Amino acid sequence: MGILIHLLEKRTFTSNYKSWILLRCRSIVIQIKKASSVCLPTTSAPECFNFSRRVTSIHKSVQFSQTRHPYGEMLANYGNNVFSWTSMISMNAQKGFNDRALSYFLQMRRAAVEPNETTFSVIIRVSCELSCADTGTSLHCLILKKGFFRQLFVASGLITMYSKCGYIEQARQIFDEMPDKDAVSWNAMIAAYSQEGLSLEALDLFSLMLKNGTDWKLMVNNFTLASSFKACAGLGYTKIGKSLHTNSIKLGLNSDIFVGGSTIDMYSKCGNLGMARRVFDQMKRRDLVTWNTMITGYSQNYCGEEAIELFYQMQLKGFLPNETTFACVLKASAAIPDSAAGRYFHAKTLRSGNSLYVYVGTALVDMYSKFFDMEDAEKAFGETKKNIVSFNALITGYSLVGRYEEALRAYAKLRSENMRPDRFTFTGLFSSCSLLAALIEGAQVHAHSIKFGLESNVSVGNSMLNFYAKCGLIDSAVETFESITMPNTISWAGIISGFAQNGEGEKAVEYFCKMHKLSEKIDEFSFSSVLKALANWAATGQGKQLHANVIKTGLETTIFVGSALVDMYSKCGMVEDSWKVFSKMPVKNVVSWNSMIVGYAQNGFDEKTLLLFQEMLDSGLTPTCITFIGVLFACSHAGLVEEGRNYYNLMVNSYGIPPSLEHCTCMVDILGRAGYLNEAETFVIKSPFPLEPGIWKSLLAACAIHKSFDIGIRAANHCLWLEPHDSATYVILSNIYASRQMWCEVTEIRELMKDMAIHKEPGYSWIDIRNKMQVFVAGDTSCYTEEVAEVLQIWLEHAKVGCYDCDHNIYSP
DNA sequence: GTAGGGTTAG
Repeated sequence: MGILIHLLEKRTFTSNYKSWILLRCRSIVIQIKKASSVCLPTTSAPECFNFSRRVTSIHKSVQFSQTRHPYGEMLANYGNNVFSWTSMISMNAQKGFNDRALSYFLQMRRAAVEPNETTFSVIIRVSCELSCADTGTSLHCLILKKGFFRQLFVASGLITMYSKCGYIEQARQIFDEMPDKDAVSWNAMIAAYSQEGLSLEALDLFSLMLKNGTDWKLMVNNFTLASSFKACAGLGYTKIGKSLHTNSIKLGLNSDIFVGGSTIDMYSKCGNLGMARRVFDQMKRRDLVTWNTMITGYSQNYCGEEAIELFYQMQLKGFLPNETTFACVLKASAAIPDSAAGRYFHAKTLRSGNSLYVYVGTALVDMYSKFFDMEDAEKAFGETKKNIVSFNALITGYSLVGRYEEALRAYAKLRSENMRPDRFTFTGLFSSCSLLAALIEGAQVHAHSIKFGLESNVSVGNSMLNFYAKCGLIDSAVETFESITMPNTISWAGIISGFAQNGEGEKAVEYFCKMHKLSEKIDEFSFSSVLKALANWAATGQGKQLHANVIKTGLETTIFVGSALVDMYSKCGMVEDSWKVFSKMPVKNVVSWNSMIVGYAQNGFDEKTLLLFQEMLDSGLTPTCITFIGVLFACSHAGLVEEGRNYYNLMVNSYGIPPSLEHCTCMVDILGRAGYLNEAETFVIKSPFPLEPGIWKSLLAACAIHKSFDIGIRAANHCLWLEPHDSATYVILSNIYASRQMWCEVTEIRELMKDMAIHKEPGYSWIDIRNKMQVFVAGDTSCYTEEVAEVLQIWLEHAKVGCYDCDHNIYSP
């Protein structure tokens, strides 16, 4: 160690360099000490490089002396000539034999041949390819010592080497301390930033380059543009991207294949698929990466069909898809979502021998999770290499179905393999705990997020906030919100909906106003997300206040906000207000129509629902699956059997919409309530959902109404088999037996319920007093404060027996 | 006979 310090003191290094290189050397020393067979060097300065030579030989197990090399013979001919050594090293490096290239370099040093700047240039790239920072640092020492640092080729090589090894700050330091810079050194540094995802830094440096350079036209070239486009893509900066595009055309650099590819990527990452496709179509020459970039553009923008179409076109043009292409089309299949296409591409991936790449494996895990097929997702995970991203894909998959125990088990596994979790890991873990409100587990995830310094990250924070709100710990949610370093619109929507969920309407509005003050302009998106939050929790008072704010901003009649208002009012039972907003909207899309149709249906306005549906068809719009949920719901409510059958057939046959569980349950309800119990039972069995408890419950309810014994027993058996802990089934079944005076069976069911500890779920009611929810359970008087008693008294005076008044905020679920 | 910088995929 003393020798190293001595070596460093002797040179004219800046102090920062010294301490950093010292640190790196120290790690080399520690590694050497760990490998007990190696002794520490003892004497002169050149030994510095010997450190890393030993380390490298340990790490890479290069057995140079025992291997015969094809170029080995040449050594005898060229002897101690630096050129012959250098070309030997270079030739091996070019063929990808990086270990061997390094061995030749070490041999050359041993033979006391002095390297020149070309040798360093080549060997830096070798250490970069091996991504061996220790070798690189030792080379850096040697370069400083031998005085080659001022050479442009050498210094730019070091910039790239450090950034590829993950030491971006060291790369910048070299860049800053370079006495002379040329286009390549600038480009190397800009590329280093954009490749590391430090897009802002990349663009800053780009503008510095424009200011600093004597003539920027001499400095900016196709390399600069490619990196800058990548930075714009990372930030979603359309404006800068567009101006770069214009300039690339002016400079005549747009025909470069890298510039073209990065332009396409920039436009598609900014969401402008039209421009991306135009650039793609206008390119004179395309390579595999160009095609992959365009396919990716489509699949990232949820245009799965177009992505797959391009995949076939690419092959018609004679391009052979590679692993990247397969990762893209798998993602496209997940985005549609089309599980048949996904499985087909999986098979193609296997056949083409591309299934072993970790990117492809992760795409498979992700795809199967999105199909809710965790069995195949786990299988794909088991067959792929493990890294943090593949683990994240698995964890996120579990979170989609709320399987937090498995998610946590995967987390424990990745920790046991010494992997470092990132923001995606924690986002997945929190949302896996949210669905079933797994409080203790989520709190542990919180602790771990602090351990890894990710608790104030905005995406981690948002999912943590959502988790606490779901668990009813609104104070913790607020704390989380406050600790997010840079809250975004989603963060605000999250905390506002958290308040709404927990019956704190006043707070929800307070935070909405806060958000209003902080950001200069509230956009459509934030309004509609807040309205949605309030709608789901039937917070009418707050919704009205928000509506007033919306009118002030003039956003009331826009599609998103208008539809959200329609939805909010109808969910709060104020369907006339929904209609007022709906009829005022100058432009409506299918979402707006759906909101109104479903709103009418859910509030019992069956005739209006069906009339509005006809109006929608007349206006030329194509109904969606949501539209038919409203229509069928109205039919079931109104007892319109024939109409229900017709609408169902219209949906499936004329519009090609596959029936969902909701549609089928509605149909069972329509048939069952009208007494067509045999038809209803057949419908359930033939439907795509014979294993869903909900659809059988619907049939069971109908059997209870019509006192249908045989079908009722069969339906109840299905319900018990699929959901053995649901108290409602036991109660209905016991009623069915009771209606036939089968008292033994009734007693048996009651006993069974006792044995299985199944209790009848109590009914809850709640009222809204000055924007605070007060929940009641039958028989519980602990919540009767004076204020509550007063409100209840007022309400009782106005209410008729057995009729709940929805317009005055009194609900009974 | 030898040398530095760029685009796509989870």
